Amino acid sequence: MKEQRPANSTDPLLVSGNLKIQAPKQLMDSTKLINHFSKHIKLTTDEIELINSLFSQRSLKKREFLLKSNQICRTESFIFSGCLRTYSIDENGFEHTLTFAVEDWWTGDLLSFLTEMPSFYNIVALENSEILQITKMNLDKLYVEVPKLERYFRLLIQNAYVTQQQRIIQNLSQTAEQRYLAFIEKYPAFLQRISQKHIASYLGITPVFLSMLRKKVSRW
Amino acid sequence: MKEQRPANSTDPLLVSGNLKIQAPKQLMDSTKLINHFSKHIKLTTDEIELINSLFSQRSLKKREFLLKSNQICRTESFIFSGCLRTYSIDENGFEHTLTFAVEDWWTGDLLSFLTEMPSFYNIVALENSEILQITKMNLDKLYVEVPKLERYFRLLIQNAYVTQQQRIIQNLSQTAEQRYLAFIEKYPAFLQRISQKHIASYLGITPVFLSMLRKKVSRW
DNA sequence: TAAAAAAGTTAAAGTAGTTGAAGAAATTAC
DNA sequence: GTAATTTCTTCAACTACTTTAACTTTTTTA
Repeated sequence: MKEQRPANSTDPLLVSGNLKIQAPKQLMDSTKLINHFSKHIKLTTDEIELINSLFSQRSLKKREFLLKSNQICRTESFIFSGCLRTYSIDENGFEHTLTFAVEDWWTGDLLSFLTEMPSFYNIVALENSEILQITKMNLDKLYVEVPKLERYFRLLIQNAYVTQQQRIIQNLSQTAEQRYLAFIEKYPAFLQRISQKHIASYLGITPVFLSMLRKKVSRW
Repeated sequence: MKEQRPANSTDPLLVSGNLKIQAPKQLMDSTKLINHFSKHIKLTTDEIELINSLFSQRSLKKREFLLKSNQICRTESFIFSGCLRTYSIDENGFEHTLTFAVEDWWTGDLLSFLTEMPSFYNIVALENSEILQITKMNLDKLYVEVPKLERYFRLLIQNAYVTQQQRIIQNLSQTAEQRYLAFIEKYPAFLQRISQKHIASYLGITPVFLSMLRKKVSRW
């Protein structure tokens, strides 16, 4: 999943989307992904080659879905460029944003990916995006062949876990105004990239109320 | 941290408390902990012995603190018996409960444990409790000596992560009444063990409002 | 086992955030 | 490049939840 990682710059989380594996094995630039792994573990050239062979690249156009609810999330995706939003739809048809995920982060629905059960989430591209995807089968293989990656993913999810925890405490203890101010402080770049409607659904308020908060806050 | 693991029966999370290592190395019954590890990975008798040597046992009386805010969380703790609550205190002095942790779960403040920075949380025993603690140094050693445990902890935190994610979505999308009903469904045993005041602080409402909800709900 | 303290209940008044509706601004689509 | 659609803003009426306060019940202490 992507979650509150927005703007945590260094460390994303973990999730994935479903998709058909790309047919033509085109040469892909996984430099960014390898760099990312390399922040936590050291890889040999053989290992890098294996990694390259187990990920497949995919492009998503703005508004295209990586995952729709009730589908099984077949891959975890590393985001190369672009921005994706994970959200659920409640019984009244309202959307609630779990995460925004941008370059150098992961996205997907971890629960669905692990259990191979239908997902409750939708993942949609907010911008044209390039991602690298790995299936559960290939990831399991990778854990066996490159056990060091077990460490990378443990660290990745540990960070994501801590970030989520902070979000829970914020939601319990702060007003909407405080949460909005914390959001723009933590993820300033998102203000330019993401619509207020979506930010409101991440903060747990209506777009109308967010607009009122912005007016209030901007007066000073 | 313990968190929304309440009642997820099989899989806890991860956190710890600070403490002085117990002086006399008493024989300890780590059967429960070993069983727990064994659900996910297979251990040799040598490995089991090593594990026994790296954990230390501690007893906490009801109301005793495992961690106080601003302290560094020096250990992660596996709970043998009892119940602990992790909470933060906001600027107005209100408490917000992040997690309840009971038998077979882990507790601690993962961020503080990992970074060795002061914690924002308090962890207190709600009942007399028995725990097994491990320091960062010993856990790092364990990862080296028994790399399989890297896997156990990855799975542990993955589960915790997914549970947290569900809590975030619930907080965004449900009313207090819905959250209360979901809580008693997910963690029925907690109703007998944990005060309403603390449940309210977990749900993000006041004790007064929880009392009103209970009255309303009990009418049918 | 009695006194003190803490937790839970009830009710009335207050407030943070929602709803609905209408217009303005920005974005999308042809 | 203009019409259609979506997003954002503003306002007034509304509601879910909080606050305060007084009372009752349960738990703790000694």
